[in-house]
Amino acid sequence: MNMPAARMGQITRNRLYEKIASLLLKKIIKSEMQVGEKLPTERNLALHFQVNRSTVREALKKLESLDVIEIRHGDGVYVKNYLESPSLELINAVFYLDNTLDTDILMTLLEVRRILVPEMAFIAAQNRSEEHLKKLEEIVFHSPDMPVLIRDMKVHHTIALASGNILYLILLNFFNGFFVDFGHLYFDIPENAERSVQFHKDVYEAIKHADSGRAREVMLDVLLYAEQAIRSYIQTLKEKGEGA
Amino acid sequence: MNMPAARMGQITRNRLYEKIASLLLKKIIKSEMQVGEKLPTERNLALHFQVNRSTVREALKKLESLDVIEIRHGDGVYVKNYLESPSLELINAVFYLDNTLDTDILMTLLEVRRILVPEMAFIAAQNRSEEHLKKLEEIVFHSPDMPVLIRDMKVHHTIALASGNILYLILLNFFNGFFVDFGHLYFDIPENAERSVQFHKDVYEAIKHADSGRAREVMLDVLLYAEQAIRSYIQTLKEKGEGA
DNA sequence: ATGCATTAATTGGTCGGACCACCCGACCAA
DNA sequence: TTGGTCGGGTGGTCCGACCAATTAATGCAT
Repeated sequence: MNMPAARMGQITRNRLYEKIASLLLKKIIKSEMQVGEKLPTERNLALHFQVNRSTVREALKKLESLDVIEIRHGDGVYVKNYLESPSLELINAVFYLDNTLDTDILMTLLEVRRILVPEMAFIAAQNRSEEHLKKLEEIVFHSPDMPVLIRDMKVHHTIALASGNILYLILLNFFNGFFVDFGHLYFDIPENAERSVQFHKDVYEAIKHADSGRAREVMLDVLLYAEQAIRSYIQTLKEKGEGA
Repeated sequence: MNMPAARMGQITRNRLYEKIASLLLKKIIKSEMQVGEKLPTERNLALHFQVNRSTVREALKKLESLDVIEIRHGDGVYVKNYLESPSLELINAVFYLDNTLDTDILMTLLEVRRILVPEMAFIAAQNRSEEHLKKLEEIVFHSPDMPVLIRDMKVHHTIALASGNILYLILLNFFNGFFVDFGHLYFDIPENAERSVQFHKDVYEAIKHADSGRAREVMLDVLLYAEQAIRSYIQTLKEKGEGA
């Protein structure tokens, strides 16, 4: 499946240093470099890629932020075990490494989302302030021109805010990042869009009445529904792929 | 509470560009700059901080990876809404912004961990391979010299690997990052260390017999226990703080 | 021979200044 | 009004130099 250019950009935009970073990352992820192995000098890398050392440095900084390398002043650059990285962006990078999506990873995201987001709704129903409730109402009932995809993301985002837990918020933002790419595949189907509109109303009511159990239940339902839709869509893709 | 230099380093090491990044981040988080506001030119920032433009650029790259700014070629640098960032490292950055820990954030981490990690153990018990089981056995039963703190982290890490879900793994790594700093406060207490040793054995047995429900239960128990210990410890800190 | 201070070489970190690529607003022409 | 052009400003890349930290070789004292 081809990716929209915008998101692919995460690490393969037109910036030279991002291309370099992507090339190096690929080598690390594909285990062409061993953990603990020393990378060539910044100067040598610059020579190898035929770019300036500054550019190499910016690429290395990128990889350092992904926690896949360690830069030691006066010593060198070493490969770290990417399986010990705490960086979510690493998932993006891997996800789009070959400009094709990894459906296995997508499944893992759905799995965690199903666990996490209903609890987030549960907490949000308990903690929500009047401001959050009002904001939610505004989105759900008074934004008729807003595309369902956008509205859905905003609903989730507002619930995350209402939970008062910054970690939920960040993870929700992370999930939403994928929606930007794939959401239309889901929301373009009228049945799914209608399902979401109903969900928005239901979850609003639950949160309004601080009915945390209900909020969790409603959230879980819609996630399971969407998950099923995505699974069958991917299944379709795979069958096509095999046929080609 | 003062922080160990190693971890504070995440964004305040001795590298000049990280100090610059930290200064700018502080302004953004404290909302001294509005979302959408344009930052000064790289050249002007260099002038302002009395550093080279390259250094400023590296700092900006850091902030870009935290998703708190957007750099537009030919245009400028703009402040983004950090509440929409999907970057876990942002939590670290905020956490240690003033070289003091934010106990509220710590609570949010514990909250999410309590939801997530038991499910991870559940999945791991289902998916674990013989290799993972063997690795777990090695850690739990045949590494007598390993400090309990380290052993505990490795147990969790191995379970995350066994879950086969890279997102669980990354989040677990993220949680472990905090353990490196605070774990000793917990494991230095013999009672807690013993509790963990027992947990390691229990969870190993559950995973060995692919008893996913039991694995989840065992995991939840130990997390609740640890959470309680941490809460009371923090409570102690606060009382001292008020007394001072 | 051993241990430790000194030194030299290597590597990442910072600097400064130059030029390229891109964006935008002002201005002009159709 | 529309469309194109151009100029100034901004980030992106480049170059070459020097600073700072690390490491390993050196050599001296024990």
